[in-house]
Amino acid sequence: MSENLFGQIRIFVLVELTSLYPDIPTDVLARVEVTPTREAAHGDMATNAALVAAKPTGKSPREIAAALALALAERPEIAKAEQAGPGFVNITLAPAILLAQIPVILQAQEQYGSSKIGNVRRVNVEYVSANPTGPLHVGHCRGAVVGDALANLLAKAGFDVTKEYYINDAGAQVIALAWSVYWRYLQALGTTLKEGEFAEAAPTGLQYPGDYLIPVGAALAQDHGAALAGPGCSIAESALWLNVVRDAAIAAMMDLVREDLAALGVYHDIFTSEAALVAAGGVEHALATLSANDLLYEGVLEPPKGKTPEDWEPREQTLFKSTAFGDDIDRPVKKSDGSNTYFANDIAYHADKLTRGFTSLIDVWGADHGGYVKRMKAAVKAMAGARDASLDVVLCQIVRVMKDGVPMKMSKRAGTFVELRELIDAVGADTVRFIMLTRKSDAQMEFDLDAAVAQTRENPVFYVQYAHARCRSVLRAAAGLSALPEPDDLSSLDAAEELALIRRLISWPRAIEAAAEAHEPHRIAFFLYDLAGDFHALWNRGRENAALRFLQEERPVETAARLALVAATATVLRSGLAVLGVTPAEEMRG
RNA sequence: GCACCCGUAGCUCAAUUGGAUAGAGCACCAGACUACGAAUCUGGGGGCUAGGGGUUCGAGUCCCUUCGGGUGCGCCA
Repeated sequence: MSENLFGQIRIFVLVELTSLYPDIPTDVLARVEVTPTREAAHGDMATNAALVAAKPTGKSPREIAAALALALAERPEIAKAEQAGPGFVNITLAPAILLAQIPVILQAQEQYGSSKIGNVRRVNVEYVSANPTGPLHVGHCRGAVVGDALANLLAKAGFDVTKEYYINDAGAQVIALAWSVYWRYLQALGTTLKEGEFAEAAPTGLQYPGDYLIPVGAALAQDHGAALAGPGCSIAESALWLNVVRDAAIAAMMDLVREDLAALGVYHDIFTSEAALVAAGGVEHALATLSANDLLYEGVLEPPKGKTPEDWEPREQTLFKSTAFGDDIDRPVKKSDGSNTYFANDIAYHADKLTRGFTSLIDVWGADHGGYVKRMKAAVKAMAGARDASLDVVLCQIVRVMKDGVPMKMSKRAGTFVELRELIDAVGADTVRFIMLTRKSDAQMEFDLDAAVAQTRENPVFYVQYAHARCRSVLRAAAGLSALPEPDDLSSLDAAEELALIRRLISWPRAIEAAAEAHEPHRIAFFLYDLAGDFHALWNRGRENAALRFLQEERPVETAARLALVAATATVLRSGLAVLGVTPAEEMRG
């Protein structure tokens, strides 16, 4: 039997269906599904085959379902098949088929659930990509976790995944950063300038006043002495120092970012520099490609209706014909002074990813960039040309951190923002990661600090960790029993709770595939929560009745079977936690 | 004005990509404990899925529309 039982049974369904009705078109057959049932009373699996086949065959769904059920029931792997509802066929597997999956899981270990649907297709997942102007703050956290888990998920589904970080080190913000670092440098030298005077004199002002730049300025003073300063520690011509200070600042900030990501367990395969891309002529190359395809023109944009900026005046700019690829208006690639827009750089960057051989691009962005999705997709289509390549953007809505029932204020001004590091230190990386994945990414969420540290069921991390710890506890205790037989005979596993747990376990490969196709890693968190619930329910049988506990010294065959189920549960829990990047707990003690 | 996201139990959120009687947790009510086999469990109440129309065997899910919330809309990245 295949590792994925649903796929196997689906083949049976298709064979019997086409045998009964040979003329069903293949596009209809493609819509035939075999899915887990919501209720145990509906058996192990259900198929919609009769419903989708009704129209092409001209028969009623119930009639087809009845015939299909009859045919399927002949299969030795299927214990029962019956027509139900409007035309479903509910399938109950032969117990041996269900139980046979337990050794499959134990053999595969954490590889269980790994899929080949990705077909080694090269996927690039770009996430975080925060401006290198300071430590990560909580606003970056969700994207970091979602992107990382999504990349893990796709890898498990058989894609060839690269995790990428785009360093925005070419724009005005890093110039402002350089000026802010320069202030710390002058301070380290003992300048008599007041902060207000410096902010007045700097063309960018003092945009990043946080303390975290002090050591960067000090290091520059250490390395360069007063060579970057004017007479008497005054502000020197920027030509003298700006590049040096900017490069040092970016390097220092990226070190900070990497430390923060490491604390969260996030590791990128590659960091790509915007500045390097620009310096290599990537933008000119990309624009030339667009121009060669007649996708650029000089034009004047209309002001947004109902909200015309006060200083609006019509200006001619170079525009990309993104409307040819589904965008609402054409988008500028050059500012009116002729310099490139950020969008132009981003086009070049995505083209670069395509050039590097990725056919599937995924960007994880904050929701405030939602208005940017259409144009970027349009640009990727345009740059891909005849190549089969696509971009999907996963938007992450904002997270409100709640404390004592009220949202915590977060402000980047004056360096008072809540840093990611503080959140990790407060609740732990595992908890941050898991909770960030308990919501669909495009829905706003509240991160309840009180619930996150709670050791109760309302904390989903705890609940799942506890299930794994309980599994491990039983397996440890089993080591103290006298020798048990090999778990060859699993037929004693027939309680409703045991079968429910097994059903959940065998749906793990399917859960991986569905979540990967939808680019929705949060589904894995919910799967694990449900799986933990199934296991806790089984565990609870033993509280009322000691004969139902896992370890029964006098009944070694049953005990061995139960232990196999416990070990399989622990395996799938670990397999899922690995996708989320959460550590499985061996025990829950302090 | 336009685009995108969202609207599900009192609260925070799910719903196997269009499937069967819309589910969990918290809170509330009624029960069970000297703690890693009670950091938990059992039972109960609670819903016109924001409103209206449409598509079809079938809609929380897809289309249209109204209302309400969020994010954006040339020289920030």
